[in-house]
Amino acid sequence: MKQTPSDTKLLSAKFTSDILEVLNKQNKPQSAYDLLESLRDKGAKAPMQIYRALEKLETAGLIHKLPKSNSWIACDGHSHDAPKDMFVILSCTSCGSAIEIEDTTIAKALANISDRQSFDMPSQTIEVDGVCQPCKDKDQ
Amino acid sequence: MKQTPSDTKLLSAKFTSDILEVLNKQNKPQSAYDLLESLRDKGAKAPMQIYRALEKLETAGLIHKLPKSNSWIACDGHSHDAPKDMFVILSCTSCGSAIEIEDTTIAKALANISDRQSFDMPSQTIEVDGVCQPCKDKDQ
DNA sequence: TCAAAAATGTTACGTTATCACATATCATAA
DNA sequence: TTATGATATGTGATAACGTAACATTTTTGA
Repeated sequence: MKQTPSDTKLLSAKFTSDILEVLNKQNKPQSAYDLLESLRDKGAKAPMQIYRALEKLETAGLIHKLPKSNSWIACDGHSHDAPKDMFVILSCTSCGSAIEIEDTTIAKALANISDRQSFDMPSQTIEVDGVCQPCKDKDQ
Repeated sequence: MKQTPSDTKLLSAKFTSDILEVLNKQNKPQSAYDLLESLRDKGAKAPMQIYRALEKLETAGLIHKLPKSNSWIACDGHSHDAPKDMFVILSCTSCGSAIEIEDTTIAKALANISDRQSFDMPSQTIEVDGVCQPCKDKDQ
């Protein structure tokens, strides 16, 4: 995902690049309040400051919100056009890690339902819970 | 979905049958706090009372929680074995209605991902936002 | 019958999210 | 230079969702 002039402008907006940095450093999704704590020493004081920055990053397609766990991950930059796809996130209930996966079958299945039910379905993030391989290995 | 002896016991538990009645009467998902308000005149006073009853109903497969909108619907009683399937809920962002649909392709696509990613995926509810046919007609 | 277990009542608090309004910053026009 | 408007940011209050912890009541089963 290459950096465009508008990304440059975005990243000069307050706290946006700090948030990206934290999300990239952590391998776990961060809640808005997690981020608020992380950014205290950069001057963040209120939730609203974080939510505004998150909204900008989301609109730019640089992060995704996990709708079920109310937290955020950096978009790993693979092959989607920012706001046009269905994203599937596998969220491990054991270690808290989350990965964004590429999968067209889900998108197709959803499109199919959309047609059959005459239900307009915009691009969105689907969060699915489960247990990741490393955690399964650990628990044995 | 026929009533078993354990359902009978369940439904004698505090507030469970009241909640089912409200959910069946409303065509919209109800939040725990919506239900609390509806059940004030039956003696409900605190969120905990509602959440306990909801948990029992969910375990029994009589209701589903919509994970994104933090609300609940009565299970319409179609052909699934209570806690074994993936449920897909289409949630209309315009009128607030929600429908539970039968669809095996989503379950298959998810099972496929589960295999490829070695990610154990328990049965769960997938909530998808969109706009329903009646609302589309209305907005024209 | 009586002790243990389960269910229920109740208070308090934690977490997530947004509203509403104040203030600051910056570009452009008068 | 000053005024004006647009946009970004700061900040307090509060709404909405959820649960921990403990008290009390009811049910269960030896």
